[in-house]
Amino acid sequence: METVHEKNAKVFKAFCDPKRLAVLEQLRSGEKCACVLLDKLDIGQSGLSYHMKILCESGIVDSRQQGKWTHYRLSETGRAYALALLQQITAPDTAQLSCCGCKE
Amino acid sequence: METVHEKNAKVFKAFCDPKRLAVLEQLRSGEKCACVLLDKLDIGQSGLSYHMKILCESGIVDSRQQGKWTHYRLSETGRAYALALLQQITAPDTAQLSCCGCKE
DNA sequence: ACCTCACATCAACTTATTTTGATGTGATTA
DNA sequence: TAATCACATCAAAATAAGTTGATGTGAGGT
Repeated sequence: METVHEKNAKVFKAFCDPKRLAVLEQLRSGEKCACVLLDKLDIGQSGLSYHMKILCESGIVDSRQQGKWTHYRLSETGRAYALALLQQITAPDTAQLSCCGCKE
Repeated sequence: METVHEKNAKVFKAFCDPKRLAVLEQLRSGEKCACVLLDKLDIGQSGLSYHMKILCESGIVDSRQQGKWTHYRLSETGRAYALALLQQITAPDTAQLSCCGCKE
């Protein structure tokens, strides 16, 4: 069983690694194929594959096969989901405001 | 030297761990002292201290000493910063849209 | 001054993540 | 169909993150 916290933590794992942030930066300017991402990244081919899998599974990146090439792009849906989630988990919930509970 | 990607990755590390998300959930309803956080968390005292340090250093949580107790609360500034950062790193940058670059 | 409480820090350990090189697979080309 | 290209997968190794228990520290209380 996976708790909701474990599930949510996975969404943010996508943004927790500098290599993955470098990939996202490249994708901001449009769809890229793996070979293009690769030669700007100081990383091996299997390393890129590893990180792209994490980005795709987190939903923030979509992929598309075209013959031998795989093209990656930012997912607008994934973006919206991550932003909404971050807003939610950091939002003060004034409806249930309680005092500290400390024995002082 | 720390790259901007390494710096940004640290911000999201705060949200990458289920225990830390559980802490944030508690803080949504208002300021809490460590002892209160502790007994809802299936974690040891030193473990909580470890996670609170990460949350504070990432800027998403502020702490306040009051006598022997330390009180923690969500930081509105930290929240705004993390949200703005997430928006920025996932925003399509149409100004510099380029074609894929693949040799197809 | 001494004791206790709340929390921080440390070191040893466990577990998870990342990197690397080798090998596998499916699409395309010769 | 054999060779090659683009990428995925695997296993081993390196590194990082998290847990645990012991010890340190500083604020209060006695």
